[in-house]
Amino acid sequence: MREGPDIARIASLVGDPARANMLNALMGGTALTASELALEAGVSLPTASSHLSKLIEGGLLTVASQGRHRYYGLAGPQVAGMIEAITGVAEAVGPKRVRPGPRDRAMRVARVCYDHLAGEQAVAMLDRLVAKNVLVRDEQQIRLGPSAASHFAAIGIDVYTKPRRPVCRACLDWSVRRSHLAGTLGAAILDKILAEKWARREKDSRAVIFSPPGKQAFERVFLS
Amino acid sequence: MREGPDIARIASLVGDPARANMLNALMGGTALTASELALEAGVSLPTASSHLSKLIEGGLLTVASQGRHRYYGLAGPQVAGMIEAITGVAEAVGPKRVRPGPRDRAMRVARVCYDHLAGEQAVAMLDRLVAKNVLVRDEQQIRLGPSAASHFAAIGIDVYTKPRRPVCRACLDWSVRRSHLAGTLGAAILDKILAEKWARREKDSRAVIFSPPGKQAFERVFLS
DNA sequence: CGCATAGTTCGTTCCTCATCGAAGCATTCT
DNA sequence: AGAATGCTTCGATGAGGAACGAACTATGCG
Repeated sequence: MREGPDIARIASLVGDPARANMLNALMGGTALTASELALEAGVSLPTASSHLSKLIEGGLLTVASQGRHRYYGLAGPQVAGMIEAITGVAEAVGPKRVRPGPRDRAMRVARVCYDHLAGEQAVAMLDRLVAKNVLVRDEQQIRLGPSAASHFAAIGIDVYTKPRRPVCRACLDWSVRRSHLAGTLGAAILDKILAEKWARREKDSRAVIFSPPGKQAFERVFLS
Repeated sequence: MREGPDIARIASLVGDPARANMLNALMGGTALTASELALEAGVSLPTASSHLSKLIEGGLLTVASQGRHRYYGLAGPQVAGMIEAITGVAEAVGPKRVRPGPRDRAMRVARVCYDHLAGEQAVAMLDRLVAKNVLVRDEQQIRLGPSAASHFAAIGIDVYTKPRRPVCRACLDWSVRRSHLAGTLGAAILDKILAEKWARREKDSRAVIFSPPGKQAFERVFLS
């Protein structure tokens, strides 16, 4: 009978299958309408609406009205990180995974995590950036290294533009159980990958699929 | 309607208040018995047992039988990380902390934790005993120091009487987030506090309320 | 305006699951 | 052996909450 932050309240919000599906769908980073989320969750519109108000009320989602549409999105990277953490446990503990299909495989390699890149590629990238001393990490903290500004400027990313959110954050990867790069820098890198058309997003999925030349370019820039 | 790891299943396990309390109690890293967890969660033993089997079944907990005791512990650091992540969101999202009432305040200062003392007083006591080298701790382990036997004999506590249970154990304090002393020694000290009438137990509560002279005596013996 | 689309609110139904008492095992103490 | 402790299982009860249809509000379109 203890005090403290009400973790049961938060967890029970995620603990309903319909709501979990909605949150999962929103991990793609794009805000979705109530109808789209109802479809994703496999429930009727009234039911979805009820769930959505609970998620808003609980602080996990934000909503933006645009005309007669209401766009729902994750409340922030911290929420995304929590979902990733839960996904990791579910994966590890998970019921005897059937053999991973091609989509699972793609997800494992590279996927969107809210607004940045996750998966093996992302983990490898962070490792490399740290090894090159572009980024410096101690424990869960990640900071810009001395050569960070010039390094990223060379590929068209300004690390100082957005002061509000932390530039670097570590985000635990459920498929690899190691950290990848989040924060505004992580988001900027994902933007670049998509803008340069190195990769495309799989429809209705979080998977990010690199084209062969795109993968080469990515490796040249971030893994060399 | 997407596939993937069953995050709702995991989250709903954490989403019950009783189970959340248990998990929280186990975040200290020390395994606890079913009875202790029932007390922590504020439910009856059968209810706790039911919850515990669900947590085991769900892969969040492991259990180790030791004689007629069954020690429950978190299944691993990944699970602990998930709880931390959820706690972080709950903390960020739920700032509606009511101001602590008088009973909460008393609970914070001193309360019963199963069979030993918890709260600020208990944490201070353990700190002091370690500082005086009466007890020796490394990490979560606590052992008797060289002067322990004579020190406790002087106040009428024989540290060698009950061999079955561990003499010293660390127990994480939710109000202070630091360890206090459990085990037979912790129990013996609580017994002494109550026997000497330094303090009384609040009815239907875990709070332990020291009388002014009782508090002085306690401080003289354990905090000097 | 009227009609269509997007979403919320209401009321009802239904089912899961948390809860506890009582009884049943298992282990240890005497 | 018998008693005591620690814990689990069983069965009954009850409350919460997820679900949807129908009705209601709001925005956009012709």
